[in-house]
Amino acid sequence: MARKAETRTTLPITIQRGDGTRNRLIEAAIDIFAAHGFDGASTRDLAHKAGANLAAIPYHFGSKAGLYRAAAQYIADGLSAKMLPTVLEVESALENNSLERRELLELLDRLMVKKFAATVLASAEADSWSYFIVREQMRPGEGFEILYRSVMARVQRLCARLVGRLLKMPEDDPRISIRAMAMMGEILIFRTGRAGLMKRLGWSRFTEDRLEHVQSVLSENFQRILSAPVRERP
Amino acid sequence: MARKAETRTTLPITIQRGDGTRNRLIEAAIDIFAAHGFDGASTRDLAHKAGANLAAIPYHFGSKAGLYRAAAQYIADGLSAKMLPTVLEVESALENNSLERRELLELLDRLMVKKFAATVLASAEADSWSYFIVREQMRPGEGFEILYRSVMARVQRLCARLVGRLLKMPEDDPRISIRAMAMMGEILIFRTGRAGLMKRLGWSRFTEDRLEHVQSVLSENFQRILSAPVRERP
DNA sequence: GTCTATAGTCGGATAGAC
DNA sequence: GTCTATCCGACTATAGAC
Repeated sequence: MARKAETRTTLPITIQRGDGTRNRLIEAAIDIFAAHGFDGASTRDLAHKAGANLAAIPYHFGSKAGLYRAAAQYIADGLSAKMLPTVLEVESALENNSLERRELLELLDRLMVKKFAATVLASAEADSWSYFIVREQMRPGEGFEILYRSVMARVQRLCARLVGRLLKMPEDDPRISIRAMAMMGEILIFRTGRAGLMKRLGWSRFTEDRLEHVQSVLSENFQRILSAPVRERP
Repeated sequence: MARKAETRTTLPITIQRGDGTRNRLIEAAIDIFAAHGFDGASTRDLAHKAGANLAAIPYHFGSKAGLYRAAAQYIADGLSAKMLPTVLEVESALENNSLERRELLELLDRLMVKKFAATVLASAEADSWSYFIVREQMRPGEGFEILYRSVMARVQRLCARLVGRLLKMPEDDPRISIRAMAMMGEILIFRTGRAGLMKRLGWSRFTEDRLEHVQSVLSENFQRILSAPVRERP
């Protein structure tokens, strides 16, 4: 609802993360909604974690649901900002229709493993972001549209284009989308199923070198999956 | 809490699905908890959907949380019953240490694609079961322990053993577990990310032949991923 | 074992002073 | 814009009749 310029004088231009009640509320909301879900989060907890007053939620966002939407938009914008440079690079590289297999594989690796996997699995914010997104994927609500349109659809589509080129199949063949989906699954499972993996391997934290471990497996799997055009199974 | 024999006289031996307030409550609970999460489900809705009285929940299960635990146990038992025959088959087949690659691949396909994927993605009950399980994976609570111990750990471990044999790596190498995990991800994404896939492909239902479509892609991917022992990447 | 009625708590939203 | 105080509805659990 209301939206005004910051009144801080020490930082007149750059709007810092966490500045202003509105931003603090959104950031707190992402954490709490991610952890407890929409129904499990109380406005009192949300306000308290943000160091704000309870009444600030209806004031700034109209309602708790409005805050939820704002949080979804905030994540969508943040994810876009992280993914966009690579997405644009790969998109423009794909305009060249005579790329070699090796080059296509490199593009795929750059987009999905080096960028997407790293962003989703390990970036500082991603802990809460991912839970938020996974919840929306599972039970698509208002947030799903926001997130889907702004980033996910684009990454999904780009991944599918790469797969199609590599397997020499028309872009609209459903098998292409299914394959791209399966590859997304290989990445996202390390978020959604992390509890099971850590339990099995006796890990207590998902450290940087463990991410690299996972990334190298993903790279190899993708290379193998896309190693040759599809032949029909016997 | 209370647990007594059924009083119906028409079906004295077999306890039918849905018989008795207690069972109806559990079955309703799985649907509602899956759809709305623990906090989003109200005892009123739970009781109403089960055709039971509100007070039946504390009576039979002590509390709403008790009903939740019972639901987790019910799913664990049901999943076990579905998976166990195949799990035992594969486990006993693996006692033979000189299986050929082709035979190992067949076992993997039988366990993970024909059985696990089909169960998770398409069995009648699985719609609610999966959402329930995914929630627990994401935010491990009391239900996680129940589900993990009774089925998931066993399937995960068995899949890892197959992968280890195929890639000729020691069973306790973390790369084995990571690979097995990635494969699970390829399957589970068609549950957790189904909304995105259906949107992309313009599907409105996940039919039997679409499942087969997915299964054939999974089979092929797994075969490729495990096609040759791992060599270190440059 | 199942019901009604109700206790006791906590939720989101609002009113109105500042 | 931010605060306190408060309303009112919804929630879980219990008491007690049958």
